[in-house]
Amino acid sequence: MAVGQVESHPRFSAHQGHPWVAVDVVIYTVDRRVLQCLLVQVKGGPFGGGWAFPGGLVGAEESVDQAAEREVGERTGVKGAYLEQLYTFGKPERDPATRVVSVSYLALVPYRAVRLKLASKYADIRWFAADRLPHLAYDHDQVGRLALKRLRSKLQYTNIVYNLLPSEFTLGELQEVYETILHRSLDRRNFRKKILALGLLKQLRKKRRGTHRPAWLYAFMKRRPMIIEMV
Amino acid sequence: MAVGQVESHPRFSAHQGHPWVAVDVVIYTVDRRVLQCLLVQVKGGPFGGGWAFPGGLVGAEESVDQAAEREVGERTGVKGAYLEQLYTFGKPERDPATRVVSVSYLALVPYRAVRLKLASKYADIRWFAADRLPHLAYDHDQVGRLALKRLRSKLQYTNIVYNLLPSEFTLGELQEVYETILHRSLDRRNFRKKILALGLLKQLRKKRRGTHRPAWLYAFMKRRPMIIEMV
DNA sequence: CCAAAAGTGTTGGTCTTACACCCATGC
DNA sequence: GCATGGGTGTAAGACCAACACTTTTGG
Repeated sequence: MAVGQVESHPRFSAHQGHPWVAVDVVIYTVDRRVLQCLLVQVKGGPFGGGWAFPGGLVGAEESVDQAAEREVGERTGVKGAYLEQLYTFGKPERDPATRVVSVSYLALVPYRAVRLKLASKYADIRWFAADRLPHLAYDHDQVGRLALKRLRSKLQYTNIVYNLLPSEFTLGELQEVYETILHRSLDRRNFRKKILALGLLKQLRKKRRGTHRPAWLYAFMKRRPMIIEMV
Repeated sequence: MAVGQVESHPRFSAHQGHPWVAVDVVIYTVDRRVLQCLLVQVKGGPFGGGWAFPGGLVGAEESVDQAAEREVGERTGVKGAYLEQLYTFGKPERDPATRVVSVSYLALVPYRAVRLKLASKYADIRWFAADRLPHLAYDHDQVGRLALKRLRSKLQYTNIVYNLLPSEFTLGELQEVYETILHRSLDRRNFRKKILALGLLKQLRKKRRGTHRPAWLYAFMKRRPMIIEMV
C-alpha cells in the first residue's frame, strides 16, 4: 500500500506514520464442567516461550472481523463460531518488536467440534482453565480479564450460551454451563422458571436416559444472538 | 516503518499487507436542552461536501487513545475530556480512498468550555442535534447510532453525566440533562430520590436564584467515572 | 431398597412506578 | 396575587431470592 494514497486522502495527512493491525482472539469452550480458554506458546522474540491468545495480522483484502474468524477457523477447525469484538489495544509499547494495534475478540466454540491445529508460528497450543491462566505475553493478561468479564456479563442478558452447547441438552446441563462460567451455584427451581419463561427453548419429545431419572431434552428455538435477561 | 521489522516478528508473517489506523470521535455536549454532536465537513474525495465525525490517523509515537484525545483537543480546545472507546470498524471497503481501520470513540465535553477550531483538512465544523444528524460520510451513520445507544445506556449505570455539567448545578438541571439525552421525561420525585440515594452528590450551602423559588445547588463529590445504577 | 438426579410452588422482602399538593420567589 | 419552577411521601404491583419434598430410574 503506497504512502502516496494516504497523502492524497481527503481527511488524512500522512506525516504521522502508522502501526500494523492485528487481531487477538480469546476462544472459550466448556469441557467437563470447566471453562477452558485456548492459548498458544510464542516461539521467538522477547516473549518466546510465553503463552498468549492466538492472533495474527489483518490481511489487506479481509475485514478485521474476517481476520478474527480466520484465526478461529485455523486454530480450532470451527467455522462460523460466535465472535464478538472486545476492545482495541493501541499503546505503542504493548508489543516491543513492532508497533501493533490489536483488536481483541471473544469467541465461543462447542468443545466437541474442535480439532486443534498448531501453526508454524507457535511452539504449542492447548486449553487452559479460564480462571487459572498463566501470566501471558504482551498485554494479554488484560485482554483475558476483559474477555472473562464480558462473557460473564453477557451470559446474563443474552442467549449466547447456545454456542457452547450441543443442539440437544437437558436443563441440568444448561444450568451446569451457567454455573461453570459464572462460578457460582444457582437455584434449580428459579433457574428453570426463568429460562423457560424466556420462551427461547423448546422441549423435545425425548428424554436423556442416564444412570438415574431421565431428563427431558431441550433445544434452542433460534440459534442466533438475541438480547434477553437471564440469571 | 520497514516491512523487514514485521517479517522478523515472532508472531506475524508479513505476507498479508496492512491497513492504516485512524480514530473517529463522536463528541457530545448539551446546550440549551439539546444533545449536540460535533460534525466536520469533508473537503475532497468521494465524500467531499459530506459531514462526518472528526478523526485522523494515529501517529507512530502515540497510543490510539491519545490520538482520540488529541483530536478532541484540536477541535474543541477541551483537554482531558471524557473519552471512551466504542468499536473498531475494519471493513476494507468502508473508506474507498484507502484501506483504513477506524477506532471510534465517544467523548463528552461541557458546552461552556468549547472553542471550536477548524482544521485545514475540513471545510466546516459545527454542532448538530444528535437525533437529527444528516446522512454521514463513510460508515459514520453506523458509528453515530452506536454512540448514541452507548451514551444512553451508560447514563443509566454510571455517573458520566458529570462531564456534561458545570461543577455546580441544581437537581432540576441535572434531571434536564438526563431527559435531554434519554429523550423522555422522568418523574421528578423518583429522580431525586434515586440520585440522592446514590450518595454521589453533595448539597452545597448556596442556592441558585432565578426567576422563581431558589433551588439548592449540588456538586458531584467525585469527578471520576464510577459504575452505579441510575434511572 | 437405596442412591442420585429430575421435577415442582409459595412466600416475604425489595424495588419500581405512579401519582398530587404545598412552597418560595419575581414580577 | 399569580405564574413558575422547587420541594416532598405513600401505596400498589412487579420482580427476585430463598426454600423442601416427591418422583423416576439404575443398580
